[in-house]
Amino acid sequence: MPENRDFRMTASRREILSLLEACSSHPTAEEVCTMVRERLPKVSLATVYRNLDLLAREGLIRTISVAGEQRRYDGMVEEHHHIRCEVCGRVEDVELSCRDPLEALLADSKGYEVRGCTLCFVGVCGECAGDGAESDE
Amino acid sequence: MPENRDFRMTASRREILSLLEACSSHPTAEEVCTMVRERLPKVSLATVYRNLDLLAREGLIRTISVAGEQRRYDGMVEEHHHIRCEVCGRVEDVELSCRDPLEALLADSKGYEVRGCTLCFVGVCGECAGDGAESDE
DNA sequence: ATAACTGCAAAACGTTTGCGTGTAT
DNA sequence: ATACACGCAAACGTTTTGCAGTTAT
Repeated sequence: MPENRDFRMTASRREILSLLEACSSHPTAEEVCTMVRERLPKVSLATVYRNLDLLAREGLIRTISVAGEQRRYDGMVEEHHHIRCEVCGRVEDVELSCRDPLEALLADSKGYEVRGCTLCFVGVCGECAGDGAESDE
Repeated sequence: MPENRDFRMTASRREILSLLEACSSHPTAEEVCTMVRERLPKVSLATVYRNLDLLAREGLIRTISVAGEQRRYDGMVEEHHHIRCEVCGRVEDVELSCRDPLEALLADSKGYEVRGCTLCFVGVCGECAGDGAESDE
C-alpha cells in the first residue's frame, strides 16, 4: 500500500509528527529532540531540524518564529494565533479569527495581496503574575 | 545644559536614532550599521547592537520581530503593526488599532495580562505581484 | 537498487560579551 | 576625574550543511 507522498515517513518523522500533534506546548527544536529521544534515543538534533523543516514545508506542522528568539513548532495547522508570556516564555494558543475582516482592509489599504497573518500577543500569564517579575518593562 | 537622561547621547546613538526616525524600511542591525558608517565609518557592529538595545529599552525605538527573520528596528514608537512581502521581504507599517478590543477578550479568555501585540501580515506587495514569484508557496 | 534519509562534526548565522582604550560629562 | 561608551575579537546559542554510511521504498 504505497503512500502518496513525496517523502518517506520514517520513524523519526512519524514520532515528531505524533508528538507535536499531542503536545500543546509549542516546543523548540531541542525540546522536540529530547522528546523524540525518549523513544528513539539515537536521533540527532540535525535530523530533528531537517524533519521539522520538511514537515512544515509539507504543511503538516506549523512554525512559530519570533525574530531573535528560538523557533517553536506547532502541530495545529489550522490558522490560529498565540499569546506568549513575557516572563516564562510559554506560548499558548488563542482561538481568534481576526484575519478575514482585516484581510480586505489591508489588501485595500496597502495594495498587498494578504496571504497570512502572524499574530502574537505578549503578556504575563496567570502563573507569573505577582511574581515580582513585572518590573522589568 | 545637562540633559536629563541616564545615558550619554553619543555620536553613534544620535546617528542611529535620527536615521531610524527618518527611515521607513525597518532595517536590521547590520543594515543600520552600514547606514551609520556612511557618516561614522569606524562604528562597530557590536556598538550598533548595544545601542539599538539601549534605545529600545529606553523606549526611543522599537524592536520588531518579524517571523522567521532577523530582528529589525523601527523608529516609530507608537503601537502599530506591519505587513511583510513574502517575495521581496520589505516590511511596511500598518496603522490599525486592533489591540484594544482584543485585549479585553484575551485577558479574559486566557488569564493573561496583555502588554502588547505583535501582528504581522504576510503577503505580496503591489510591486512584486505578477512577477511570477507567487509559485513558491 | 537507489534515492532518500541519517548521525556526526564542522560551519554559518545573528547576537552578545570581555577587555583594554577612549570620550562625554 | 570618572563613569560610561567604544572597537576589536572571541564566545555564544541556534540553525544549517557536507559527508559517508544506512534505510525505506
